[in-house]
Amino acid sequence: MSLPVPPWEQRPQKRRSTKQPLSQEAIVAAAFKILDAEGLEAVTMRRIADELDTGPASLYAHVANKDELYALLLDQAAGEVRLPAPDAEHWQDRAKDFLRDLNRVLISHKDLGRAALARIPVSPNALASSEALLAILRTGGVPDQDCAWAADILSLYVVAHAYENGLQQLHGDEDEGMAYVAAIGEYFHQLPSDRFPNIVGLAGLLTTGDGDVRFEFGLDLLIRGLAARAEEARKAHG
Amino acid sequence: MSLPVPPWEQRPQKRRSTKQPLSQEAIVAAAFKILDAEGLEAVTMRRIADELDTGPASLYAHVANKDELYALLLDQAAGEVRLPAPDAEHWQDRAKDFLRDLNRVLISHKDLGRAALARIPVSPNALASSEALLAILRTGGVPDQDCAWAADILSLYVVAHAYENGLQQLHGDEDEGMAYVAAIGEYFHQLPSDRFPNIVGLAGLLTTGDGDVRFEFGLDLLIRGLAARAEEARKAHG
DNA sequence: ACCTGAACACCGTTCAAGT
DNA sequence: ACCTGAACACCGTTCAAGT
Repeated sequence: MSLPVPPWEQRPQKRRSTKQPLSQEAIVAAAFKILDAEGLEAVTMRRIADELDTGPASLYAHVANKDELYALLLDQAAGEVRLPAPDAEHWQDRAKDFLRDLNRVLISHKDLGRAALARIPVSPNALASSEALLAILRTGGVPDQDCAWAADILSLYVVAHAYENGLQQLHGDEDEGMAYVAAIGEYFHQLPSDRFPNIVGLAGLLTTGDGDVRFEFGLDLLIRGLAARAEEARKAHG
Repeated sequence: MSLPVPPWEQRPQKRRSTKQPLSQEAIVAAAFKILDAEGLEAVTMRRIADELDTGPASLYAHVANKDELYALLLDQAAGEVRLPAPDAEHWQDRAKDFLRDLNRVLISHKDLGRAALARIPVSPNALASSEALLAILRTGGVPDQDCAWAADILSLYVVAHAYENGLQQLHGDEDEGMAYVAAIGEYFHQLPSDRFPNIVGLAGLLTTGDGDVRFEFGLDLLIRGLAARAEEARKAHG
């Protein structure tokens, strides 16, 4: 009988021995693990390959390229979003609830929002999201062309906001973020007030409000605008 | 007297002989040349160095890093934006004119909008832009906190839209772009109408409108919302 | 002070070769 | 069909050495 090898002499365990077979699901799962821990920038083909104990070339049997991988991440995230049922009476609340949840899901995956920018959402779960939003707006009596354009604009707003906010959440704990915002406020306050009277005058207000408060503000503007247009159209021809 | 060297035998002219001394201005100019021709992705330290007949390391004497270079590009672009004077009576038009011009300038530099995302505008020309927008809103009677948040949200909208639109303008002439949009429309139209009734039903309207029309739609929503809030505040404690 | 070549530590993607 | 190693053509940035 030989004694067991003491821990400090054990070779670093090669996951290779218990390695799962490569698959698109495994690749996407590894990508999410990296994304949620370090942000989108760290999600590279080579890092994913590392995570799966293989070489980068091996991934290309299951994913066409990095862009398709990002599309897969987005589709999975889109699947996490709750889709409220349409309600003619409360269409504004339903639309807001949907967009709030989209924002929540995106931010929960750090700066994944960046991957949603400049991409037309044609994946299954993204289509289901668009369908749900269009249904809510249309049931509420928003004119058809407004529904179509609003679905685009509203999503653009949420995605852009989630990107900016997810980044912020990324490279700083709450304390660091607060300190940075405070520093910006200081900077605004100390600018020459003859050249920048409004920035100086509003320095405090420019830096108040966390991401959620600001998100709600923009959402309020957009939905109010949409409601006003819908009301106008209703009056114009019954 | 010897005959001149025929053109086909001339060595490719080395710009090195007539090379300008390196400077931040020269670097930014070279960067804009590449940006306007090929988009932001092509604006790398190494490409700029190539353009200036030097090595990438030489740039670091004049620019801290790539992020600072992008900030310089944005500041110069911000300097191209026309800043309307405030006008209490027509604040909505003045705000729209400013944001339209910001959009125009960004798109004229391809997908430069991407560089504006996730960056707090603290450069001189960016501050002047913010100041102008705040002045317009405040003079119009928009409540202070709304002015502060709106300046942020409105810029976010323009920048995000310019990014998406500038990209589209990048990798396709007008014809290609039209064909792509038409293909998307086809795709929407051919989806199963039991699962996606609204996408199918609105397929035509989802793909109508060029970038400018869609930009105006979003702008209308935001400014209407802002005006409605301002009116509410006025009534509340006029 | 400015510029340079070389190096470091990364990228995405392809391709011939293996199983 | 899937996986691999090696290579190709790139990145941003640093650093010691030159002028």
